Amino acid sequence: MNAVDILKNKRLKKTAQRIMLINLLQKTGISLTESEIKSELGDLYDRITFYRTVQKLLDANIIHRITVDNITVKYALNHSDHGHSENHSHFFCKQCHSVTCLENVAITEYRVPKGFKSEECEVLIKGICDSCMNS
Amino acid sequence: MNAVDILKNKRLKKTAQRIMLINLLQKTGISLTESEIKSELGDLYDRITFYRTVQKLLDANIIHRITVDNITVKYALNHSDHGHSENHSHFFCKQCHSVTCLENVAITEYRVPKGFKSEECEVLIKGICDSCMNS
DNA sequence: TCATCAAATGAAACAATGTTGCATTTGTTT
DNA sequence: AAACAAATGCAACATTGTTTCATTTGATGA
Repeated sequence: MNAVDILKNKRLKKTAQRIMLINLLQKTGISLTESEIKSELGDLYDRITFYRTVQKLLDANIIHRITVDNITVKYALNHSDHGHSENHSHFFCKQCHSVTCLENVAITEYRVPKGFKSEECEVLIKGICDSCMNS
Repeated sequence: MNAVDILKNKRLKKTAQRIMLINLLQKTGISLTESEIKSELGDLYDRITFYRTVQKLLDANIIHRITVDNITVKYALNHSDHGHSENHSHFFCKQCHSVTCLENVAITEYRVPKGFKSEECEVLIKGICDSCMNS
């Protein structure tokens, strides 16, 4: 689904920045940091609008945010409307610091201590990614 | 083990801030944010020293850091020298925003895509904690 | 116990990240 | 095309984290 349709589905205004951001995340396929997005968007980038755009798209469940060790904050498109947000699984490469969404890694159902209620689960696997392994 | 012994073990100087921070994390038992630590430490708190203290204790594997959604950064004591750092499991309460270390929840060994090398795994379970459930 | 030295501290100054209020512009709807 | 709500972008601010450097403190050995 293209950016305009995604926004239309969620009844969000189709503004230049939103469309650009969604297109960019679709095109690259991986998760990006603010500065990576900034350099891609060029003139269209405005820091304040960026934060508000991100907030809107997070609220609308169009993208999600991944934070690794408080070092890197990355944004990535959600792949399906439901499902993606409930159970994430990400791979963080310690070498190139890339973050890959692992769509095919099923998340275990964890048993939490008595009295707790589990609703979602995020898994972050750290290691070396395939392109760093082959070089 | 008390704060002084922990520092002695790691051959770190036993300075006031380090001892206070470790004692505080031991006393409260849960993970704390910088501002929570600040208000507990009072006059002893200095922002610059705090960051350096935290960095030292992270490097020495005495504490670890938990980040949730880029909203909250929390610090908590490691329970054992080894083991704790390799496989984390944390519970984030959506209501009171507390983070609890789940010591008894074993982390599944996840199978990563071909070409990737998995080294560590962090699990963050979100939901409602026991004290919020009972109120 | 005191002298010594490296490590830790704290002040200043900066850099990066994120937020709020407000006037202006834009997208949508009729 | 008009009207209105939503989004934008500017200024100004708040928070978070870092670097440099002179001073202080803790550990070590004489």
